[in-house]
Amino acid sequence: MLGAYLTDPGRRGLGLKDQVFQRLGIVMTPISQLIGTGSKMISMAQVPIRLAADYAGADADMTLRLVEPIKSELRRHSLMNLYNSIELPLLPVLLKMEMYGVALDAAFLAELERTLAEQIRVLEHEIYDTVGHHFNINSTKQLGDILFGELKLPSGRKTKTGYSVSADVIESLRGKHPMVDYLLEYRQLTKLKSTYVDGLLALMDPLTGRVHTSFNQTVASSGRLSSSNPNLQNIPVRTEVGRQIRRAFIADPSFVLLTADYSQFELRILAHITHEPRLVEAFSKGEDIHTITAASLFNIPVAEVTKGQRRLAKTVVYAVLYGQSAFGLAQITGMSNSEASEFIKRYHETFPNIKGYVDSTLNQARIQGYVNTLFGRKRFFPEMRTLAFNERLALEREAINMPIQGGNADLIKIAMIRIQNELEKRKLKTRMILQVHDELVFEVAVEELERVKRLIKGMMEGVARLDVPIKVEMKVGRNWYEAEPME
DNA sequence: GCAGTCACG
DNA sequence: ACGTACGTGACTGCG
Repeated sequence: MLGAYLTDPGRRGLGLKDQVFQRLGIVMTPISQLIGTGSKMISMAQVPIRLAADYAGADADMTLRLVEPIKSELRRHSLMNLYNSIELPLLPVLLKMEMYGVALDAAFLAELERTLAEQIRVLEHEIYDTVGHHFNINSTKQLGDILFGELKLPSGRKTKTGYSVSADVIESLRGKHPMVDYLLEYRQLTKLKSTYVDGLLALMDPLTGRVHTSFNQTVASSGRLSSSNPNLQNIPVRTEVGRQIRRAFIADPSFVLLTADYSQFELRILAHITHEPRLVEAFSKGEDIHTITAASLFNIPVAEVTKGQRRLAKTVVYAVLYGQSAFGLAQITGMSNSEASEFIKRYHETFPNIKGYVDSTLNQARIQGYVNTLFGRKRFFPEMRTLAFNERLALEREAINMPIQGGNADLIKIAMIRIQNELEKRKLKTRMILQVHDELVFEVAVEELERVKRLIKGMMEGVARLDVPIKVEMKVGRNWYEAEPME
């Protein structure tokens, strides 16, 4: 955990642990190799006690040897404060969240499993019928050959290995062949069944009926958490059928689920960092930021903004925030390239300070070799000048995004530490069980509900004093579907 | 073990 | 001239 903030985990070069190991000449043998099981996964309980003891001893020894070298690296990069005031205190908070876990409605999932299996079976047959023979629908190769070879449908993008058969390509074939609709539905339902229904049931503790995710603290380069086994940060929400999965996440008897969402957090952080007057003004007055943006982009009064225009404005805002090109914006919105670049231009005219932020962040990355968040979290960048054009652009987008996404991560982590402290200090039964980047989920004892809502809202909104107010929206329900906030 | 696909913020 | 939005994790097929 100690060293993850110095490198770029998962992306470039060795992690700090491996750098230190290399310097100290240490090579650790994986336990599977010690006992000769090869790549076959076995439980630790099956490892002979003598070997397990040696391995555990070596593990502890190596960890201890890493402490000083890594701390000195943290000091060298002025990261001890981040470590001491955020990451280290967060560790026990995450541990408790993992141990509490989330209760699942196993009967609901089992019933959903049966329904989906039947629907999938029907769709499979429809697909085989329209094509005229069986094939493996899950094989991108077979599917591509059938769609674009056999059926002669117009192919779109190519991938390294052949035709692209991703949803947006298939979507463009709607109406051209009867299998298209079946295929898209088949894709959606098999995804739900395998990843969410079967996946969650397989990871549920049969005795307690709960699942216990791992919150990974040292994976994301931006400082975000990630969640695995199962990933509880990507439970479906965008489509109604997917959203049903959330009904499976329930509260214990005499408890309810409470979700608390930071509203437009990244944009508020952007407003704070850039001091952009129009953004700051809109947030301070409590106005709907996407409606304001839409009015300006379309040059119409706020009262005349339609839902579609608002949605488009939201897309443009995030496009600019993440450095998307006019081409990319055109692709996902369906507008023309020139319309897209006109929108981006108007956005910069409306919020002129944003451009300054982009330029100064890029300069920072170039000159000092890293960019940072408000709380000093850093992301390092290699020498950009030597890179190929498109590689450099990719790094530039990462640099622009990091202070915002990372600032978001800093702030919610601080709120989590304070909330957990407060829950314990007040001996409340309520427990924090999930974090989904700008949302916290709590399992709240019914009798504590009003008190806990006040407490959590206050602590989340008061996590820092920014140039703009911080707003949290809450919702309560018996399950995560009922408690899922709007937007 | 990689590639493609798709679920989320 | 180039490829085209940031950050993740899980599942399936295939060499």
